[in-house]
Amino acid sequence: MRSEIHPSGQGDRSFVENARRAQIIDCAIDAIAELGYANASLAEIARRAGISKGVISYHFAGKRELIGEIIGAILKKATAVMLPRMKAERSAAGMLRAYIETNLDFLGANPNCIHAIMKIGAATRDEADQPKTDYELAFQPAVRDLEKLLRFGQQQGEFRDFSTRVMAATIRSAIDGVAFQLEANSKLDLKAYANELVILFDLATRKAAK
Amino acid sequence: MRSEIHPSGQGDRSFVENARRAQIIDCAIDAIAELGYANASLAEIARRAGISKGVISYHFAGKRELIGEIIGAILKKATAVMLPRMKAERSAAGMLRAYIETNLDFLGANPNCIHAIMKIGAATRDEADQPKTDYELAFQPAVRDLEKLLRFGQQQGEFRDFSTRVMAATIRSAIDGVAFQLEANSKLDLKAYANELVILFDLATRKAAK
DNA sequence: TAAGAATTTGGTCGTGCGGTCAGAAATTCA
DNA sequence: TGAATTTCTGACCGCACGACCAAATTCTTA
Repeated sequence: MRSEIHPSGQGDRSFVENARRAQIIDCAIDAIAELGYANASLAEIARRAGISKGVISYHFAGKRELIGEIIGAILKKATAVMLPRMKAERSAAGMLRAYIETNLDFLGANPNCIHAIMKIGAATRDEADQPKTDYELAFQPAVRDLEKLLRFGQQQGEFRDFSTRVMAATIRSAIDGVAFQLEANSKLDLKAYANELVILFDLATRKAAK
Repeated sequence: MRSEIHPSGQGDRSFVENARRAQIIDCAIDAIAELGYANASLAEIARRAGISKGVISYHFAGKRELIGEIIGAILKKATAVMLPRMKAERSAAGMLRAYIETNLDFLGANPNCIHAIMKIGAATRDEADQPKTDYELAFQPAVRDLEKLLRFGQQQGEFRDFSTRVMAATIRSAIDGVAFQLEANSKLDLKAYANELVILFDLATRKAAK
């Protein structure tokens, strides 16, 4: 057991260890999505996995590491969906559209992941705030990339002159807001919602016609 | 002690009771803002107020009721700031601008209230979700009002044809996002941020020039 | 001022948490 | 096969929480 040495890389883990870690992560996601972060105790996660509580402590240094791995797993999954479709676009406006659409696609396709990550974000954001949480650390790069995309559009002359910081934050908030609404109403029409957002932010970003 | 009968109204409470409740609510806001919801125990709140733990149980039916009262108090405060300035506007676009500006003004002027309500929202959103939380119940009317404002603008012919639902949700998310950023960086220039948002949503809502 | 009501105290209670551990079981490998 | 290693079990620890309560104290009011 040396998970403290490899907090994130899968390094030289045994087959059993990898399988167990994956299983525990999956069960943890479901437990958090259904019961909330506070109620998803190690005991509950172990119960769902059909294993003893100690196994989790054996494979993970603590609850923090488990949560960190969950975030990493979900982020990896989302990136895999989004990147290809964004790279296929040529214009900045097209990339922004792809960003919004693939994001909402992912929300619709992975409800449990979204529920889980929303609850994790909520719970960790609540704590005494001093240090950056894993959650923020994981998501800040995503916002940076979005800002880079916006700056690119401005340089290309496609976008008007706005604060890329504010625009990026607003777009991210809008998408996170969709995830939030999805928790209350799972019947939300994401295709239509995505269209509305695409138009909204197209109008907000594009250069006025001369 | 009949706080269960008057869960929210101030009814026929004694002078002492009102004073104590207000004091406890204030201390609770500070405690939650500084330590997070989870760490703001009744013991900690009592310590800050310089009273015994039991006093809180005496004046409030439980932690839930205390939290509910906190939300109500903050919401009341925010409404008092926003309503007058919105009513002073005639056009829908002007009202939207006032909505955004007064909202951000309030964020800047009441950091502790904002911290507290963010943490409460995070913590209660995290729980097993079945019933609507006080937090959601309190905020939904606010979004409704915003939607009403947007519909008004469409009827006036000021605004283009968009889903008021999506637009209202996006505006709210954008503002909530500011509160979130404010936690990480209290030096944020809110005046400039408000200007950016006003322009952004003006472009997003207004009817294209013919 | 004296009786009664309102308020406060300080302590206890049960609960559930994350984490630990000795030893059992399973697996690996020589 | 048999020893060494990895993996797992189930009981257990200390801790902090919200809730609760009987007794002490302060305020009201007749």
